[in-house]
Amino acid sequence: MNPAPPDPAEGSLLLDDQLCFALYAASRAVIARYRPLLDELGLTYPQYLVLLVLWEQDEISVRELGAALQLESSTLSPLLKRLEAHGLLRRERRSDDERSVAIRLTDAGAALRERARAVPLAIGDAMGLTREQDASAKQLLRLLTENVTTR
Amino acid sequence: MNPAPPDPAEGSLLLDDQLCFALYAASRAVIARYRPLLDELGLTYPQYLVLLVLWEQDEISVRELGAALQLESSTLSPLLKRLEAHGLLRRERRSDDERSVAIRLTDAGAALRERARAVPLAIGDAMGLTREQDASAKQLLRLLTENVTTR
DNA sequence: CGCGATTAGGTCGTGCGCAACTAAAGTCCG
DNA sequence: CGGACTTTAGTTGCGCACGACCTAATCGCG
Repeated sequence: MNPAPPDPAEGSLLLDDQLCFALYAASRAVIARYRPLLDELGLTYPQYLVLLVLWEQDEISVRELGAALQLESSTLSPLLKRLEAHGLLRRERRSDDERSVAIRLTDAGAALRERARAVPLAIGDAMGLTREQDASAKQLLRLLTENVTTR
Repeated sequence: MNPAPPDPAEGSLLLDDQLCFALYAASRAVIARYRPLLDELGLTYPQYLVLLVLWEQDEISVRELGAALQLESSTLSPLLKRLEAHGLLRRERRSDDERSVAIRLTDAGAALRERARAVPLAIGDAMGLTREQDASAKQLLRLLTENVTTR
């Protein structure tokens, strides 16, 4: 027979009982799966996430971008500089509030969207989850994130 | 009414449709939640994972550790050096196979286990998932990891 | 108006995480 | 036996992630 089912309230120190490890391993595995696809676009995974946001909404501040991706400016600033150096976006201080920096896609950055269309399809295929499993996972992960960040 | 439910096979480029982002954000949020707890033990999150393995099985090779945590030696080698510098473990070449390095806990490393007992309890509490949700999340994440790494 | 508090973005230091590469040790086979 | 191949750790370079800290701009309140 199997051992007793692990209780999340029980506080096991076994690696395989830890949801956190399943999460950490899955996240890295998925990102690894993205890597060859994103390599072709010359992007890293966090850079791809930034572009996802910019493809939805051009003209955004670093602060807003950080809020969308849950990343600090100390992470975003160098990342945005690299994307700017690659010619995908521009950064300029806003005239109405000089503290704020407006991020805007260049034509090259906007054009990359078309080449990126195939990426979510390929990933969705590799993930191999049913529509229900996908939705259920997303829901659980959001609940978890919400709980863990607010309490 | 709500828009049509997103289909994982449909290939949306909207950030909030991406399971990968929910995963990435959740993983970082959970690790952030661990941080203050692990700070008290003088550990980072990956170091804590390494100790979880060693508390289960003392005397393990770098290779086996990498297999358990899905990490490369290029990640583990410096990490293990830091843990050794902190006096938590020892590394020594195996006499029967000089390529291999045996990792063994010191007394201090083994003793840390008792102080770590409270960690999973606090995290489980912060995650705030029911036993069923916890199990379901773990199962989905393992399926996802499996699919994404093997195909 | 003036000045302390807040906000936005940035740099710096540290520790992952991984690809590419290296060196050394072990294995396999003619 | 000996050389090709494989395996194991390790180093290096680069790009995150984040905390601590900094500067400049703006806000708020007396």
